[in-house]
Amino acid sequence: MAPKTAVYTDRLRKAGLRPTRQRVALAQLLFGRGDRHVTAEGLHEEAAASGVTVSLATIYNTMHQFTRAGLLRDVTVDGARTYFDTNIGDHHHFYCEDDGTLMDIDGAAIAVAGVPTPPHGAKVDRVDVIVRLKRR
Amino acid sequence: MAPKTAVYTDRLRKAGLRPTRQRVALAQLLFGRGDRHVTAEGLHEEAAASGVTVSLATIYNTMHQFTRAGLLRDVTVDGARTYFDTNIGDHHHFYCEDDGTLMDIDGAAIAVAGVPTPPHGAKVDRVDVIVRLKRR
DNA sequence: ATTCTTCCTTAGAATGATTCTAAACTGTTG
DNA sequence: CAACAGTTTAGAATCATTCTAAGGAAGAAT
Repeated sequence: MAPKTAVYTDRLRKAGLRPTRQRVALAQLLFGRGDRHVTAEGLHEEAAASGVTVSLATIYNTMHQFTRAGLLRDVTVDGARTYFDTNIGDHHHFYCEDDGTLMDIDGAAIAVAGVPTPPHGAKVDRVDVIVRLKRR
Repeated sequence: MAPKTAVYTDRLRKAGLRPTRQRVALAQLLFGRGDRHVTAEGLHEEAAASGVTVSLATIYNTMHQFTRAGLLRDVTVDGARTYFDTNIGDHHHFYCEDDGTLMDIDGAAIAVAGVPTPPHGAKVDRVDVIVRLKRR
């Protein structure tokens, strides 16, 4: 059966991104199997494992472009590495400091009340809630 | 008038840290003037400006020790650099992505409801709310 | 199809924050 | 004040990420 690259080719075009071999392959890896949290290095290894040749520089370029295009979201919890999240819906995160695990928390579950008015000239871009976990 | 280094010497001792010349000087810089958000590089420059000789390695060591001792708190919002916050009370942050500015939001102002039960074996260490701002 | 133009990819160097190393130093205790 | 454990430090080392310059590929025009 044919690989459904058409789906991704399409999604990329709609996002204003030229559907190159690399981008389609990465889109397939990223979006082909549900919500995921991925690092650049991680995706690079995955690509290699599935026989796709992509340089690390391209991984970074692509992830940022996807993020800018709204296909991906970056999650900053650690400082050391940047995580990218394929779940672009309203949600928050559990972060386990001990092993670096990230888990989604549905946006509907958590309510944040009382966010003050931002300083004038600025508007709220988004509100991130990070629930930091420790081993008991 | 005499510099009140005794206050800091004391605070360090109580935290189980030997009050060395460098630590006292840094504590003075950090805690001497209200709540602040500082980077390692920033504190290093400040120290140099006020005539204190401290290596960058010591700045990092000290900030981490202070953090472990509960005198300081680290704030991860950016990925590129780590901010340290002298406000260790219950609070959250505004973060302006355009210029890297951090501002405190009093903990009493914001209410977070509905945090799910953590996966078993883990407990909630703390909940961070980051309100990301963009220029309007 | 071929050409042209523009956008992409890439290897490798460069950057920048942070950490490590090993040696010299200093606070504390006896 | 001697001795030890804890500290500081310069400089090298690491690591994720970005930059650079050059060759390659997609889309439009011919």
